Amino acid sequence: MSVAIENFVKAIYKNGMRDNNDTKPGNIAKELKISNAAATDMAKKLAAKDLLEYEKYKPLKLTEQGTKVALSVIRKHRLWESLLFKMFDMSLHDIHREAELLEHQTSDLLADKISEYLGNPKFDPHGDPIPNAKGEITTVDTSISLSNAQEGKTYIISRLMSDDKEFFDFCAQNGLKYGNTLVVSKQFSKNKMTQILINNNTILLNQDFTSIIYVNENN
Amino acid sequence: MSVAIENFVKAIYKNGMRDNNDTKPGNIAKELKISNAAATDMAKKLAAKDLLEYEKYKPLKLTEQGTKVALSVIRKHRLWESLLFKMFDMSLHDIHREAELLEHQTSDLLADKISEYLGNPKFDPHGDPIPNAKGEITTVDTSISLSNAQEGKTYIISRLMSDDKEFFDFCAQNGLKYGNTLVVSKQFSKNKMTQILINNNTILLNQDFTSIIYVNENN
DNA sequence: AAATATTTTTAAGCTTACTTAAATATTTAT
DNA sequence: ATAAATATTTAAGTAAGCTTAAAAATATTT
Repeated sequence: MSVAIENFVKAIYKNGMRDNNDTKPGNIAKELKISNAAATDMAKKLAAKDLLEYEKYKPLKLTEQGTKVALSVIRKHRLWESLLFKMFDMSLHDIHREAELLEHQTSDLLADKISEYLGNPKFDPHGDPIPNAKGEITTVDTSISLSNAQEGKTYIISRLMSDDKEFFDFCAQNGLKYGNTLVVSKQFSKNKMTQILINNNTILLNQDFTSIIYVNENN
Repeated sequence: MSVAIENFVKAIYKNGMRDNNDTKPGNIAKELKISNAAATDMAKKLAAKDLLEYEKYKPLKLTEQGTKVALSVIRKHRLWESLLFKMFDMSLHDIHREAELLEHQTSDLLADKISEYLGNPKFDPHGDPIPNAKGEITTVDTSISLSNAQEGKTYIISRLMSDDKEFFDFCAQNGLKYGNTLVVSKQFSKNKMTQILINNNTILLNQDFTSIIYVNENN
């Protein structure tokens, strides 16, 4: 299982989570910054290895085995993020970048040791769920994106679904952090913007950000 | 700087430490489990990159730059070993294997964070010195191999220079661990064997082992 | 010092993971 | 429904990092 293969199935898994149609070779190519041709090539190769189903011009579909590989890599990524976040004073973006490399060089044994050390956490520092050793995600995700949150309600940040440095810088500057509380003061639905109150500051967010910030109602 | 290149210069560095003549392509090939032809090929490529000096049929010599690369990888390897050893209950051999992979996927920043977290240790769990961020090994090594130790004297184990599982299993079973104390009860110099007393057990070691176990006099 | 054995090098070839360019199919817009 | 735009696929080619086989140089043994 090469790094290229692991990243390929991971990209399919992540894109597919968002939208089952976002797994066409072109989407994966864009995600991995390779050419469309390379993505088609790889898709055929992985179909031969039974990691995915490939039909010309159709979205790629991971097999059970392919999903297992993807979840294993995602597990390792999120465990590394959790460990580095806990141990070192590093930005979420830097941590993400390190985890992106370490995830491919981590035995199942080491992953389990890290998980155990951390108390088998269910979420990483972005709020993303960590699959268990069997590749199961047991947690039910009840969170919604900020773009779908209701005016006037108070929420707790549950996920920051990004790996973009600018986004994380913005989050760090404004207290947008996993577990923090905010109030949705106004939804500008026509303009697809959301005004929130956090740390006594009022911030206006556009859809680029409200679609990747997930929250839970504060019960 | 690919994984193959990093491992290549590392192998030259390590073999060269032992004996300046052990850096011929064949020695490196054996160390890395690749063919002699591949080693010669790589040597030429790295000479073009100014990482080493290559003369046909001569031992390979790292340039200053090549040495820096080797020491950077070795630093990361030993920092990972130190961290994993401290945090997790894993065998030295397993830890070595993980570090062997992680060392190539670790930014200088992360290496520094690990070092700082550990209190900038000068030695790893095998007793091997950890180069600092500049690639300097500042510690003077006064240790000698068990094969050269004097009968009757008491020593402290300072290095276990191996990555062989059987060796580490043997060490673990017999209390041969970095920092532990032993007495050299007899040197069978003709047969190149050494009898030691450790944990109230008498053990006879042959040269395979006494040449890679390093000790310091117990002053 | 010559004969033999061992190493090193060269040469040709393979696989993986890409690339670009052109052909083909699908999607979108009119 | 058709034309135009976009995406996918095919084809040909490249670089890295290996392999095996044969040729050339060096080391070892007698």
